[in-house]
Amino acid sequence: MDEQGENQATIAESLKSLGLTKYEALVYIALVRVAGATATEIHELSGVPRASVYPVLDRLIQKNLVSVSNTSPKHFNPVRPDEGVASLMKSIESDAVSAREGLNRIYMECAHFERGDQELIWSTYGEENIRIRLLDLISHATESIRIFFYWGGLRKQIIPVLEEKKNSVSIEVVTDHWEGEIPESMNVWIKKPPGGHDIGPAKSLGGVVFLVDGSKAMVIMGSEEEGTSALYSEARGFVRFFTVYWNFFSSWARKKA
Amino acid sequence: MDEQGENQATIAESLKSLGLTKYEALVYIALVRVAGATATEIHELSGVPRASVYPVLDRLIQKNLVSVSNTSPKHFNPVRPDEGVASLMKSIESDAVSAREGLNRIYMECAHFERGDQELIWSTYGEENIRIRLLDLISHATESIRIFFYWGGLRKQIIPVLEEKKNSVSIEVVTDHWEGEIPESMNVWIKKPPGGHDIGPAKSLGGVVFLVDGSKAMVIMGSEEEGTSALYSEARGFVRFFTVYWNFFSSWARKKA
DNA sequence: TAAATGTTGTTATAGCAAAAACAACATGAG
DNA sequence: CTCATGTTGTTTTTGCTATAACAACATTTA
Repeated sequence: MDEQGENQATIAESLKSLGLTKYEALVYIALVRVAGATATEIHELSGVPRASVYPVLDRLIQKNLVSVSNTSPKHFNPVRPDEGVASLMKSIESDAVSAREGLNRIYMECAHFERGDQELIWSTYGEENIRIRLLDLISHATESIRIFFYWGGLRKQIIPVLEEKKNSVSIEVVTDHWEGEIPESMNVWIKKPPGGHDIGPAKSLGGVVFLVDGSKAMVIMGSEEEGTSALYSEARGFVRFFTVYWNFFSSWARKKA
Repeated sequence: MDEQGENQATIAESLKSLGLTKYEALVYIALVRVAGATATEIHELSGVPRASVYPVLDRLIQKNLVSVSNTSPKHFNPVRPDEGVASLMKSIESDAVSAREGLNRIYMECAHFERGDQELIWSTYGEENIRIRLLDLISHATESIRIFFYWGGLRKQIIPVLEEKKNSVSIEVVTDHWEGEIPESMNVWIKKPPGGHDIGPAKSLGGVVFLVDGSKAMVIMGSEEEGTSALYSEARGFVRFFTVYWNFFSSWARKKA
C-alpha cells in the first residue's frame, strides 16, 4: 500500500496536468483498480468523501473516462486507461494546434517592429530551459557555429544536433575533450585548460560560449548557489566582445595543439 | 480589435488547457504581439493589473516561455510560439505517458476479479463519447461484427474502421443505404425500413445495434430531448436479446432483398 | 540644487471562483 | 423498519485574480 500509494500519487499528479482535478484523478485511479465499483466502494478506495464522489463521477462521465450501469446501486466502470489517456490527450493536442496557429498568426503579423530589441541582452534561467533555447539556436544556424565549451553539462545533448548541421554550416569547437569520433566536416580543437588558472577546474562551468552566424551569441554561466543561467544577445557590442574572446582562445587552442 | 479580441480569447482558452492560467495566457499573448515589451506595456496590452504582471512573468520564465533583459526597466521577450507550445506539450506528453503506464500497470495487475461485472449494462452519454467507445469496440473485434444500422449520425466515422477489419473478422451489416462501393469481404444488406411502421422514419434514430464476437452488444438510442445515449453489455441476457433482434431483422432484410 | 512628479519593481491584502470537505435529508431495497 | 444509497445544500480551503500602498530610482521643473 506504501509503494502503491507512492505510485498512485505520481499518477494522480500526471493526470492533473492532463486537466483532471485531484478528486477526478483519485476516483479514476480507484476505478481502474477495481472496475465496476459502486460509489461507496470508490469512496473507500480513493479516500474521496462519499458525497463528493457523485459530482466527480459525473464529470468523469462527461469526459468519457467512466460509464455507469443501470442497476441500483449504480456501478461504475473506467474506460481502459490507454483509451482514456489518449482521449484526454486528443483534446489537449487539438488545443495546442489551435494555440500554436493563433499565436503564429499574431507573431507573423506583428513582424517585430525592430524597436531596438536586438540591442538587448536576454537572460534565461535553469539548465533545462537553457538547453531548449540553445538547441533551438544552433538548429537555426545558417552559416557558422563557433563553440567554446568547457563544461560537461550539455555535451551529450548538443553533439547530435551538431552532427545534423555539420554539412550545412561551418562548425568550430574548442573544448577539453570529445567522446567518440570527430566528424570530418567539423573543426574541433581539444585542449585542456591550464590547471588552476583563470578558467578553473573543468568540473565547474569554466565557460560556454556559442557564436552563431557571427551575429548571435549565447553564454552560459552557472554559480553553485543561484543555479545555471545564460545570456543571449544579438547586440553588436555583446557579439563583438565574445568574438574577441573566441578568437583569443581559439588561437590559443590551435597553437599548442 | 474586436476580431483580434475574439481570436485572442480563443487562444487564451487553448493555452489554459495547456496548463497556463488566464493571466499567464494573456501576458504571453501580449508578448507575442509586441516582443520585448516592458512590464507596464504588457499590463496595458493584456489588461492584466500591473502588479500581477510580475509574478505572472516569473511563472512564464520558469516555464521557459519568456526571457528577460538585463536592462532597467526590464524588457521581456517571448519564446517563439511554436517552440513555446511544443515545450508545453512535451511536458504534458511525458505526463501522459507516465500516467498511461502507471494506470496500465494497475489495470493489468488487478486483472478484473470478474465479480459479475460482465452481467451489468453500462451507459454512455453524448454522441462524441459514444463514437469513441463504439470505434474502440469494433476495432477490438476478433471474430465477428454484426451491425443493424438505421441512423445517419455515425455512418461516416464507422465505415473506415470497418474497412480495416473486413479481412480479419466477419462483418454483416443491415442498413438503409450505403455510400460508395461495398467491399467484397463484407456482407451488407440494404433495405429501406417499412415507412411509418415500427422503425419509424429514417431521420430519427430508428435503431443502431452492434453485436461483436457474439458476446458484446452496444445499442445506441437517442431522444431529441435528452440527447443521445448508448447501452453496452456483455451480459448473457442482453446479448441474447439483441442477437434475436438481429436475427429477425437480418432475415427480413435478406428475404426481400 | 531641491522639490515635484512619474515610473518601476515589490509587498500586502482583499475578493472571487472552483474544488474539497462536511452535514443533513430523501429514497428505496431488503 | 433499517441501512446503505443518492441527492442537496453549506462551509472551508485553495489558488488565482485584483487593488492598494510603498520604497527605490529616474525625470522634470522651479
